[in-house]
Amino acid sequence: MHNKNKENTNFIESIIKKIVIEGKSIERIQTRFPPEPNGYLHIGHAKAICMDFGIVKKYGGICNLRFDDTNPVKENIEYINSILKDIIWLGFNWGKIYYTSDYFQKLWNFAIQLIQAGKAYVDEQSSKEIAEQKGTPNQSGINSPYRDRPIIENLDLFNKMNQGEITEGTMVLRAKIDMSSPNMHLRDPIIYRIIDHHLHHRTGNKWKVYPMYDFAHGQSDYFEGVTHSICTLEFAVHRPLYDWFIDQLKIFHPENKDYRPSQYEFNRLNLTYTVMSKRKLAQLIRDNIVNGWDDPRMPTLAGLRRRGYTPESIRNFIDKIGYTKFEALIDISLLEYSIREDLNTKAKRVFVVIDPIKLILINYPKEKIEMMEITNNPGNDLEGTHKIAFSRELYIEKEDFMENASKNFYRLTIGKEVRLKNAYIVKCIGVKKNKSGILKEIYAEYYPQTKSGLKESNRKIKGTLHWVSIKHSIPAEVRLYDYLFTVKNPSEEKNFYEKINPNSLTIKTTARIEKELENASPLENFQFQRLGYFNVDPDSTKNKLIFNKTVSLKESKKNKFKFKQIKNNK
RNA sequence: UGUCCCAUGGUGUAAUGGUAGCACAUCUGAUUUUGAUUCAGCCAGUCUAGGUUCAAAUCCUAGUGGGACAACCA
Repeated sequence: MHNKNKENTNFIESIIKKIVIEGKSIERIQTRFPPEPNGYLHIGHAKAICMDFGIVKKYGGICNLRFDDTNPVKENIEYINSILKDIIWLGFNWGKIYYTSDYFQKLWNFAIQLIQAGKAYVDEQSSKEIAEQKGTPNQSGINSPYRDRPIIENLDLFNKMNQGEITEGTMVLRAKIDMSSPNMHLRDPIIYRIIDHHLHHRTGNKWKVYPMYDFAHGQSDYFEGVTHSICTLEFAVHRPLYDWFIDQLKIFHPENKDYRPSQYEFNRLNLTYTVMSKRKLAQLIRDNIVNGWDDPRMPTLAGLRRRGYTPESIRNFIDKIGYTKFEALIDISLLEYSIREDLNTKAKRVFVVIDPIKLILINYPKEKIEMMEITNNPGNDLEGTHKIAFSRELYIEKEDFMENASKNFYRLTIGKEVRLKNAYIVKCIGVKKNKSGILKEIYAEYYPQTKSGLKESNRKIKGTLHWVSIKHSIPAEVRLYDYLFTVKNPSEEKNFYEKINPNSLTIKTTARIEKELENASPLENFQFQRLGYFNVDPDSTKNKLIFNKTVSLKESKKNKFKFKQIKNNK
């Protein structure tokens, strides 16, 4: 409490710590990360990954990866590959890779045992009838007319279900538990359903029946020897069922007397201005709101990677938000802080003008070229410098000039001096406009003795601008991103589609970049000075360079003033 | 007409009966050849009411508020 370096310990870690430190009953820790391969991993999964893998990294043990592939209708190999890639990218290693489908035979056998023990039965009612009999949370259910079907008949029907003799949707296997339980999940849950005419990505057409989540998850944990089955809060209500199946399993496996997996639940990640459910994300893709799972606006790991987020920044972010049982909504600014914090130390500083306007230095020799030196990272001299060409005709940002500026405007305006970063101090002496009054060129004088490095350059100048030489700069496309939604919590909207931000993507084809960027490699991070952090899009080619804006530089309130002014100008 | 879970500054998260701390955000100042960074600082909190105790954010009871559960999804 008084130690500044003390790290925060979440409640799940406390449980583990107790085991490790006190040497309690189990000395072995085994966790698992169990994604369903029905979509790409998002930053909410990163939270689970950091928990599952992180806990064994820290306290010793094994974390395996298990693909929870019990529903061939939604799952495929593309998703499996993306999941493998994203976990590695995040910086974690699994012990073994398992598939729930590896246990289909074992689960089948277990189901048979349950039937034989009179604890499971085949129900041939419609899903609607079954739902009606289930009652409501406030009202207890009633027994199915098939509940007391003879064991022999159950065995026979269950076999037929798996042999393609029964039409999909007409029969299910249910566990016989308690139709009046206050916990809905204990009201004779369906444990097997028929899925026909869908090839499973691993078992093909071998099975016609597939176990439901509740009948697969805990059992898989048990088969693998998982000790701590950590998941999100919405599964807390499943825990009694999880334990019930483990109890049954232990009856048939008396040899594992001292072993029992336990489920622990933490709060899932909610982020402002986005949605986190795979279903909703898939919907955005389907309706072309975004361009796929790796669209830089998506909260997926693939999207964040393409946007320019680093694995370190995501891990640090997860570290900051913690794990509790409180349904929290995390402000996206914390994520943005995390990537700025990381990139500030890593990203090379370069000059890029996104919205160019010509700046002509009328007293600078026409053919003269000077190579100016730019510090790659002002926070770290070891990263050195690079050179950029300077000449008479330059581009600066349109935003950096204003004809009628208030005194809060530090940048260029007629009659005022400004510093061209790493070059000269210049004074604006006039502009040229076309017939419609649109600004075409800005004219300035430079002071030769104010070149960076010279004594005279130490003069205090309030404004400093970035620039590129027209002749020496290269055109590029820059993609600017905004939040996907216009409200903080789109998930709580009746129709979250109404809150989609129509301006979440702005493509700028006018950008001019310094030559240093010509050979940048895909995903490489940069700071475009005064603009923000950007990275190279994977689609970028030598002939068409494309950059993504990761995040702006921090905007103080003073800085925000400039945006107001610009809006008013339009 | 239920069962379970949760409640600490604006946001998130620590404090495991003994000094309510940290981060982000906001704001103020200093530094600055990025209106960035860095540095210094300000603002601001235990849902309510009882109870137990020398001592309660922490334990108990009730209330209030929020969430989860009624897929042949996971």
